[in-house]
Amino acid sequence: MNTPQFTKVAIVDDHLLFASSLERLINSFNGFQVVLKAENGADLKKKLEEIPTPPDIILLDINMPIMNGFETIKWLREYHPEQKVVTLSMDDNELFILKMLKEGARGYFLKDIHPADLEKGLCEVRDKGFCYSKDVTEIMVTALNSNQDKLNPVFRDVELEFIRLSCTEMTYREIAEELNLSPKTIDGYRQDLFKRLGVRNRVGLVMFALKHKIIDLNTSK
Amino acid sequence: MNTPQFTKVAIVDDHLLFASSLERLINSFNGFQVVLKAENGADLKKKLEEIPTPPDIILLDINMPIMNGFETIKWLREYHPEQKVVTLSMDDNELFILKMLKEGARGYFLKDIHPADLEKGLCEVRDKGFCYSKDVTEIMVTALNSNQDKLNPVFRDVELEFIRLSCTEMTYREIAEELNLSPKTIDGYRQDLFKRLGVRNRVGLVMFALKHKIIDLNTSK
DNA sequence: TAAAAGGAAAGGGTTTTTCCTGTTTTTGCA
DNA sequence: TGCAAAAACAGGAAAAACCCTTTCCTTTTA
Repeated sequence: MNTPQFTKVAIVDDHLLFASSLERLINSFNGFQVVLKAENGADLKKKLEEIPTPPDIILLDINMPIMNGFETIKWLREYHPEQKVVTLSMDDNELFILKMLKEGARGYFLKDIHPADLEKGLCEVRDKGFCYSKDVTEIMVTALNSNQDKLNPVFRDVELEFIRLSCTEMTYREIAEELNLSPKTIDGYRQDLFKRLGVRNRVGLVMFALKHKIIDLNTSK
Repeated sequence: MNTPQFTKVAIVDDHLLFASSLERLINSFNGFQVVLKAENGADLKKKLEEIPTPPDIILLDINMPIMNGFETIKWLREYHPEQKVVTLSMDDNELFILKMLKEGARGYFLKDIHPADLEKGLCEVRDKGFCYSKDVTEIMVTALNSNQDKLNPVFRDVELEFIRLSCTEMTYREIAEELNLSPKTIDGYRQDLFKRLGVRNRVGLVMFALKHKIIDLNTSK
């Protein structure tokens, strides 16, 4: 089954239809074979133990239940550092890309990639060990040239709480009460965050929080 | 190529990789063949004119650029009412499901459907003309039993535009200018929508829009 | 054809947000 | 322990958001 000339691929994606379809596509590529399919990181963990011949390349989705892409790649870097992880995501979100690259992803493919480009990309990963598209490379360079802050906005706990509450219908006065702080302190947080994040108003803050997954649409309220 | 015993399928989805993979999967099903692939509604429109033998079943994604699923199915009902449209979406959002069913969708499959179930579903659509899963049927029944309003927050185009712009950092004055309307008219929309949707302020409106997928985090700005 | 319904706009008000420039209090650490 | 940085808090003011009511006009419907 697993003749040595095949590059073994794992697909980690909770969308069964996509995963199954992709499996067929990849199996049709010259020299590639899907040897493992998992629905999330936890599932991958389990299946990696069971499989006799571990995969060479792991195609990893980010948005997954139970154990998402970020957690999964972190775990993989620790326990299976020899495996080349490639992100396969719907989002071309800059922060997502950087986060995965920082964790050691060997490539970041978007799900609307052309099948032929996927094949080329997989070959590159196999041969060179990585494959970064023009866009991804650009984002990396920009990230290196700019100060880290923008790409890595670190928030204090109280700031995160404030942001979270700003995404509700509460007024700032109510938020102040909730956090047992003076409304003026809250105003200070607001002002500071607006400046740091480059937003004009509360809607901008809310959209920032959502885009950077500081808060989650499904769990919030 | 198109032997008459084949049921001809079209795939409309902007995610090339998914569409291509799915094509292979469906072609492997007994009696089905993909005869058309389009990236969005506009693309489908164009390709339907070019194709000699029109498809029997159209698998339609909702989230697409240029001409989304809702617009596309509306156009199809008008100009190609004989074709069976089946929604293939990532979202199990109630409103989406109802909206598509109302437009005459013959089925609503989630993208994480099992390949075998997709095959069964396609057979049902071919033989019975429709295929509604247990979940979808339940949603339909609930919708019929409750008052329409909640399930049917129908928005006019201008309201949708207003909501979309409310999710940006623009002030209402700027939104009014953008829509060539008086700020007072915009204020009227705001007030009306707040009441209809039961929200207190703009953040509430933004969260509503996001939760009900009126706007999309990835495509917005 | 008159009444009803609904969209656009306005007047005039309160509350909240946003912004600027401070002071006081707390905290980390040399 | 002392001092500098930060966090907390404040006054004041303009802008924006929010709210209620009414008018005008067009379209739909009884």
